[in-house]
Amino acid sequence: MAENKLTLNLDIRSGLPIYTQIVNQIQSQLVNGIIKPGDQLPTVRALAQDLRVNFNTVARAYRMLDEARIISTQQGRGTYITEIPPPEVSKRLRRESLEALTQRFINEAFRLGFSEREVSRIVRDSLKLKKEAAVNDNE
Amino acid sequence: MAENKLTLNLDIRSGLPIYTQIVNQIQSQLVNGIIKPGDQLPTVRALAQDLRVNFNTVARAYRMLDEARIISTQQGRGTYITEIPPPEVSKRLRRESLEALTQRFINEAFRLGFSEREVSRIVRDSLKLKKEAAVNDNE
DNA sequence: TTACAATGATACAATTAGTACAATAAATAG
DNA sequence: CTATTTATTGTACTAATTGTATCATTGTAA
Repeated sequence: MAENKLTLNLDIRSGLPIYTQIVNQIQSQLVNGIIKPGDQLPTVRALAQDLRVNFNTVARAYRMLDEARIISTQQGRGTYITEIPPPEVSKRLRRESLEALTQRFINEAFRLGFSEREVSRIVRDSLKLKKEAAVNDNE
Repeated sequence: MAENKLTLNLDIRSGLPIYTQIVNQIQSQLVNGIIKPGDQLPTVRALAQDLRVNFNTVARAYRMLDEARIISTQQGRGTYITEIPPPEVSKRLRRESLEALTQRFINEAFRLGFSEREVSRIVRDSLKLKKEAAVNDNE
């Protein structure tokens, strides 16, 4: 399918900042299936031109959506809708999915010959890195 | 055996640059024995066409692998997996393959909305179960 | 007025693509 | 069999496209 151009409608009188309106409308279109996971969004410049707005305003909206993990922005490449995080899966399903994921991970690691100690250590280190990165994002 | 065509899967949403994904997957396939020392890799142009990517992107990945002494690229001839990986390379490969595996696991878990604490806990529990199972096997 | 939030301008960095080239191998003419 | 040409392969350099970072400007409310 050819890319349907993303259509957003800004409303001056709403009083909401432009970037908020962009965020809201993209979220809304995602929920309504108008745009789908994996879709590429317009570039910040393209959408900005379309909306006659500075591209930094679009970038700001994209950044917020990125922080909310709704989209993935990649410098030099573009921005894409990410998978929808499980909204209302039951706790049991949630837990089972994590267990299954972890089982696959551990089995694979063992298959590659890594020890329980090695796996344990790298998971701890990787999580720590992840946390530090997240902290830096909030500064 | 005839050369099995190298199969790589790019993931737009991973956020990783294409060249990084190529590097990671080739390393991973080497560690997993899917490709072996001495094997010839596809030409930069062939793989690029296969992945629908510019051949310079593949060339960049190959250059990184070459600098890591994992492959040997030879202008006018092609690129080959290094015959005898130096010990420090195989050690590093081993470690990096575990890191990559762990990164994918953690990213996936986070993407599904699990917290650092939840991931940490389930890995610990799962590893404990694994160890106990192993002990039982030896009885 | 002053403070703050929103938006705009500018410069930058990362990734990928385009073009021309050099090295090697393969094909071919003699 | 050797020399020459042609095709194939990786390399180098540059350009284009994308998001990012920083600061300036504007407008509004206290």
